[in-house]
Amino acid sequence: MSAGADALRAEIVRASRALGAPADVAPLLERPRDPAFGDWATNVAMVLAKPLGQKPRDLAQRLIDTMDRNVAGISSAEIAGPGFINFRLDAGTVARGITALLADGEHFGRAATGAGSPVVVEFVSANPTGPLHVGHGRQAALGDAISSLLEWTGWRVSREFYYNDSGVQIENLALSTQARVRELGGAPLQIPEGGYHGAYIAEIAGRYVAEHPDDAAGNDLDALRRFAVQELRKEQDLDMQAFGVKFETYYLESSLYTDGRVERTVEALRANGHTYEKDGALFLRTTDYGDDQDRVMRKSAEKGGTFTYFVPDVAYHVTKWERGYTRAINVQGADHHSTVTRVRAGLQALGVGIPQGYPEYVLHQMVTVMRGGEEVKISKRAGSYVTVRDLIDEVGRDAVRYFFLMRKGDSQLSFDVDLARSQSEENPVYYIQMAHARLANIFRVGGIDPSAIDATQVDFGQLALVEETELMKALLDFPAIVAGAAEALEPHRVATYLHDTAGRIHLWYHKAHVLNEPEPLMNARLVLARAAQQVIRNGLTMLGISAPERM
RNA sequence: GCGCCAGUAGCUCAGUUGGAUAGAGCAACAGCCUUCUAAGCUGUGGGUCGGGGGUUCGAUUCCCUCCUGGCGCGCCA
Repeated sequence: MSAGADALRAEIVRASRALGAPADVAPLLERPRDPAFGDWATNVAMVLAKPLGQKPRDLAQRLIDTMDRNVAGISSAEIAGPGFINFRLDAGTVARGITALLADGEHFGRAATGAGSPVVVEFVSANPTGPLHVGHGRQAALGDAISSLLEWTGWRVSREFYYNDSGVQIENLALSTQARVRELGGAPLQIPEGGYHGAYIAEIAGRYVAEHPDDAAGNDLDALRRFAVQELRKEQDLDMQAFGVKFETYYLESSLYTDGRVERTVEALRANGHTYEKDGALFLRTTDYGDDQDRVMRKSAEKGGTFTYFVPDVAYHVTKWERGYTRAINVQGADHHSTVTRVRAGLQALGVGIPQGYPEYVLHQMVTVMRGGEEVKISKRAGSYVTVRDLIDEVGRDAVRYFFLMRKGDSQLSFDVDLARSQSEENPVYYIQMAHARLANIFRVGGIDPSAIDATQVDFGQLALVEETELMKALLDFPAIVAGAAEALEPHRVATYLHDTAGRIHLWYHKAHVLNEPEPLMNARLVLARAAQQVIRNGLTMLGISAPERM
């Protein structure tokens, strides 16, 4: 699909095999850095030189002689350097590609690779103990974009938010709220060890008292817990709404206890003989599955006798499998990477047919926040952090999303709040949106209905500028970029591509006038403008960023 | 000490799974608005791809080793 590469590759394979190459030959086709080398290049002659016992350049020549140029859709093939073969695409191949692009419209870039298979993407999954901070923001942007990429490539995606709404931290939340309620009643503030100090707790306490006049003393810890969790979930939902992220499903950790899944999981692991008791605690032999030490599942009586967090986590992942998700992807901060081995080990030990690499993990490195030239120490307990909402209010949803997506997840990210705000007008996302708006403006000024543009009636030979041929080829790369990004679960590839393509659009826009040109030229350029606009819009939409018609 | 991630231009980062002369943005400097948006465009300068070995036609990319930074290594979550 991408600029005729598939047909070309198939023809290279055919020619290679005709010359004696093994059946599994998979020639690498790539875009040369320097466009002067042509549109596509392959190293297949160098790869096959040794197995076939021939000199690379001789082999390259024989390959070229064997290939059918019409079938491959190329106008020329040249040997270069140690044995590269550089191909130049037939102009008709590009024209057909752009015509197909317009016909596909908002579907251009989609693929059926996933064949409608179900996949659950879990992300954010915050404890309901405070507002969502920048780290969650990165995770939300990543998780949503990955989900979107999978949808574009044919998967049936469910975005899922797992609430860790039980355990010690929730108890601390209840106690912290209680302390604030009692403070309102005139008692001295005594936030417990491990409690939460943020001002939002005081606000929740205020609302609690207003809605529970009968418990102004804050004696009903159970009611306090439920109220605080409910309030914080509401807040987190609003944060995600402001960010434009929608989850299909929410899963409560507490439900795993109430419906007995945690108990059943432990019993199953026991029955399978993967556990043992030591010092009064129940251990899982995770070392059988690559862990460096066995892990406690149930604490000893002195420590409370409760389950450690990873037990419900295993039970939770069993439900993903049982709910029919043959593929599961978890987007998490790298500080949780030790859970990967543990959860997978638990699932393997259950022996219920869950594959070894289940679930897949996308770990992103930490976000540090710079403000006033200094790093803001993020601590929910101390109440100092920068929330997702702060960022959105300061620099806008689109810019925040792009900022989080423009770089690889596995490099650390320093979010300078002051810089993001002061540079909001120079943020790369505006550069991309501007390209889209400029193209839209051409249609607006010309009084042209872009959806009525017909590529089948234009003379593509009119598009002779280097900027035009390069732009067309870049546009046709889009499906391959999407496919690669989806397979690698790396949305930043789309972000990088969009920025690069926006640059080509600005360049072309500056060089080539569209309206009021002779009709054949104007019509051809309108097609190109429409095609470029479509690709930018599809890419931005995929990343959850708006594509404005004017700015 | 062990494990995971990273180290590329002054700064923030890409680099198509091993290719040809390593690229963008910002910052710096010099230019371009009577024509569809100057949130744009053109040009200039800027590099020991952390160091050292190895693998091969060819390494920023793969392997080994060392250095630096982040994260993790709990009967916390």
